[in-house]
Amino acid sequence: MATPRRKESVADRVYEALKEDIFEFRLLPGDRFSEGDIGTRMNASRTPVREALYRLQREGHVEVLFRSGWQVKPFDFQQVEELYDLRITLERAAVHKICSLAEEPAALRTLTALWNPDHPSERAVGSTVRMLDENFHCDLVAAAGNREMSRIHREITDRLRLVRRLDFTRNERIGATYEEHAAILAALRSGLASEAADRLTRHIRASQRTVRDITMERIREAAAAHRSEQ
Amino acid sequence: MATPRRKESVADRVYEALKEDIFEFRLLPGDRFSEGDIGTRMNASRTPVREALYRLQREGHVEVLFRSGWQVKPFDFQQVEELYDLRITLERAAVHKICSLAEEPAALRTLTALWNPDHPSERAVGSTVRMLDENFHCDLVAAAGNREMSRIHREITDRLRLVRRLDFTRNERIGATYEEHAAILAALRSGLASEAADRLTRHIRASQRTVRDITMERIREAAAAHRSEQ
DNA sequence: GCGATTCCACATGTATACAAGTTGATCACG
DNA sequence: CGTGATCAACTTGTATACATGTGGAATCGC
Repeated sequence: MATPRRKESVADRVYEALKEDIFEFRLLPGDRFSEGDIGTRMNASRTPVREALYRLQREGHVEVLFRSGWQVKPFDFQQVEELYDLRITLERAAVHKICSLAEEPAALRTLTALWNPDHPSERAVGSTVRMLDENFHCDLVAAAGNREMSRIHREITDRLRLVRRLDFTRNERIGATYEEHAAILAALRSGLASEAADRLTRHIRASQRTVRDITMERIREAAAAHRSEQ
Repeated sequence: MATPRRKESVADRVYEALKEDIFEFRLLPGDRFSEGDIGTRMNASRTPVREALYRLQREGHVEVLFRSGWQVKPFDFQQVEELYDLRITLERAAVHKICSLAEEPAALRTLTALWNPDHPSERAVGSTVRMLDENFHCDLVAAAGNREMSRIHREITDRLRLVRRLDFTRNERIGATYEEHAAILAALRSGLASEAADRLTRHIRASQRTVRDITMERIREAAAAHRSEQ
């Protein structure tokens, strides 16, 4: 068979389910819960639940309070900024690496086709463009050929997913994403490493700014709501 | 009290012990073992042993074979090369970041004093210089102020420790390390980001080459020994 | 009424019991 | 002797029982 992988374990199932709960905001930052709760909810014993939680902990999504339950990691503003910076560092390095390769990676052709639709009507919308954007950046790094770099970048992508989705709630950012991706690819395929890297940096910074603005707005709203409650 | 941390758990103890076993070559790459063995050896039940093993797995030191035991991750030549590349990427970025800071991080002064001993006789030897070298690079990245970058870099340092120690078995590399570190710091404190980055790159590449040569040699020796056994 | 204290339900950390799959030795047979 | 089937010992994966510490509600003292 083409899929020789064995049946997924309970721990895997719980891990995926919890991760989705966090990404879909069914579990909010700061929410607290216990291993027993999760086990009951997902029909599993504590052992695989614990394994899943420890994985999520190492990935930075949850944290354990000694003998006092778990909680979804509260939003850390500075950490997000740092992750964005790190992402830029890695993607810039990937771009330079790609330009120094003997021959152009096949992935670049595929990406170019995807981000240069014949008609604007073929552009994806809303939630799918978020996924496509993620893949664009991951594929770019993967094309550089360093699996470890790709792994770390993927980890960062996971941790930024919660906030990056905010970027695509602004319609003007969707159009901009198409144009910016196309321009980056064009520069890249022309061997203009520095230009591609700079365009990429500006692209990510724009997304970062948008996300930051929206987050600030949300925090102000939350604070106002909090005041009016009292 | 100054140390509010609770007593270390069994899982932590096992984790540290296993990590040391691997770094001290008491467990060799490719060695296989079971959770039960470790538990007996370390007077612990399988539960904390498993937790420790999963941590080591995520860090890339061991891997699990489905219902068939664990093994110390076999040496992957390409992976080491990729980790070195990634390390260079991160440290170069750190150097540029440091030079763009408003004021010089205090750590640079400390490092400069350490790597410019008044007399060559004050130079550290053998095993301690390995640790000092590790700290030099980690401190450099930390000085850039991005905690996430620092975390990832530390992870890479852990995974390269096994091979990096080979670097300092060659005496000429110890002297070179002192000179290269001093030169990097001098450029850095003069604000010459590009020169510091290039010197740093050459420094790491030199170490990488040495390690590669020694490893190749060892592999040849092992292969010869293997042939003569048969 | 109110603050300090006690105590118990519940949290995680650890040990152990059981389920399910892998592997390699053994034994039957050509 | 070689080869394939069988099976038992051993492995991890999962469930559960027990140990130990936390935190908040109930209670006691005033």
